[in-house]
Amino acid sequence: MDSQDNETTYHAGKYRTPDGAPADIVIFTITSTEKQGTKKSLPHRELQLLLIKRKQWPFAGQWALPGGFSRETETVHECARRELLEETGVADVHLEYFNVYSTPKRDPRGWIISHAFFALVNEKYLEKRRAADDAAEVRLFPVREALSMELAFDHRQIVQDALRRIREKMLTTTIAKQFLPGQFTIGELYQVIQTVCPDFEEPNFIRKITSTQSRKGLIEEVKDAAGQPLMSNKYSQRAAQLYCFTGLEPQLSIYS
Amino acid sequence: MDSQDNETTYHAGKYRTPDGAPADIVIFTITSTEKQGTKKSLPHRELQLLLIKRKQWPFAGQWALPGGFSRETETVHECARRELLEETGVADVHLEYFNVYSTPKRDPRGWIISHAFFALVNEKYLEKRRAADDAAEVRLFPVREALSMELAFDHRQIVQDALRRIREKMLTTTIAKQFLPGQFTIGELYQVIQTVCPDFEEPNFIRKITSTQSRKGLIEEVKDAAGQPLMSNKYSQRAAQLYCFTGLEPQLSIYS
DNA sequence: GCAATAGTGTCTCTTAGACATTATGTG
DNA sequence: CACATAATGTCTAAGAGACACTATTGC
Repeated sequence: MDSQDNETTYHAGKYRTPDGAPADIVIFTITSTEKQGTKKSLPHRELQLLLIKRKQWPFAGQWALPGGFSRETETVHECARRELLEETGVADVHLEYFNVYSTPKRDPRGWIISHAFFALVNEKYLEKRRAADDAAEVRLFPVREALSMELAFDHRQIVQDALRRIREKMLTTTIAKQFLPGQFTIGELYQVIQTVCPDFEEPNFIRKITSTQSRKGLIEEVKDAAGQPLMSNKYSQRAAQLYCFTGLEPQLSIYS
Repeated sequence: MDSQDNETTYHAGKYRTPDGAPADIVIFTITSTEKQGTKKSLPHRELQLLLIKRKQWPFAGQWALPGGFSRETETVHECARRELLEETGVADVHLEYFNVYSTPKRDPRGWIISHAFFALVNEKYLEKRRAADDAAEVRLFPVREALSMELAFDHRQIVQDALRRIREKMLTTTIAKQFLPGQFTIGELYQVIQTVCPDFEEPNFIRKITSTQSRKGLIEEVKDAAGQPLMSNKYSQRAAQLYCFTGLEPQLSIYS
């Protein structure tokens, strides 16, 4: 041990250093399209993700995740937030880090370690952007379609990992609220969960979520100023009770 | 868009690049020490983590997480695996990535983005190493004590985040097995969970884990060659049934 | 026979899960 | 009055949660 080591004897340049630390963002949204027919009905929902067509080498012309290099003056999280704002024009959305990708030679430009985030964006924020699309260089793709495409870099793997992660979080946290309006019907909530997790099925869903003691408090009925239950008949003839999330985040356990 | 961009016109050196991408590892273990007294009893267990005393600038003389810079020829995960082997001499342990730390100026040596892992090491693997300690430059600290110390860099924050993460995973996955022998008693399992999650309490633990249908299959009774239940009286006069994990990883949901 | 852990009996109230049924109101 | 969604009724079997109780055996 050389206790005389200090700032003046430290040589930072001894080793090879990375050529960049970008943030890449898997931006998810759920689109809803009205079903054909005159009767009121729930819309068709689909999980989509936003891709951009690369303009430069490498992978020019191929679809890729939005992202960009982080700077010395910001965290990678701030970088992702900045890129998200540039790509979608939205600031206040759920943005979460989930993994690092550092396989050697994953990027032909050099030693580039990518930090992957996912964002959950309500479709209402993306509507303005849609109109401003510059010749389809930015587009939403249904998740299944995106996974069947040949994406730039290792972005297919990143998308797959992100999808696995949000499927897990959809069932264990309240991220469903990111895809819903502040007030929603049980039917909408159920549909959003199923859109992300196709295997989810719960015949007595409404009872579990509203009257089971262990889950009580997760969502609550919305009432108007007079204390009367607020209803909506947007999707059905019979009006449905509106609910909102309470902010409670349940702790799960396999042992109890 | 300049479609003529290609490898020959790409200039990697235009921007400032990071000065390093290390992996830091929060190595957890649970020590068990025999209680005083002649009667057979469960040991006292304590969650500990391994720290090293820094020899060089910066933070020379202060305790820090083990770790080291990753190389261009390896992933950060491989780097962490390598460092773990160097520090503890063990290879086959649970090692998991959990976060990135990139706050500007977090490291006085420059722009250094750290990748944080946690490792769960059974104390039996650390026993050899303990003897080989070179003048207490490597030591186990009880988690509470480590969190009250002034650690190098932002390592206190990293430890806190790691602790929160393993507490969550202790209750939602079967990582408890990392701290247990292949065959264990219900009492041991219960104690390991409580050592990591002090708030965990489950009066009817044995019944839930062995006879509740929804949890059946998580662990199973160990039987000998003749099909007789294998028991252990290591901790008690009355022999206890030995169990092992089955490999099943339950999927939890707040909606069902 | 005490200490320390292992494990069972028993009781009440709640929940799970399955299915059938009723409610609503517009086209 | 058909349709699509919303919500309730009803039943059985299973589980939660509490607490008292028995079991084992080295010391």
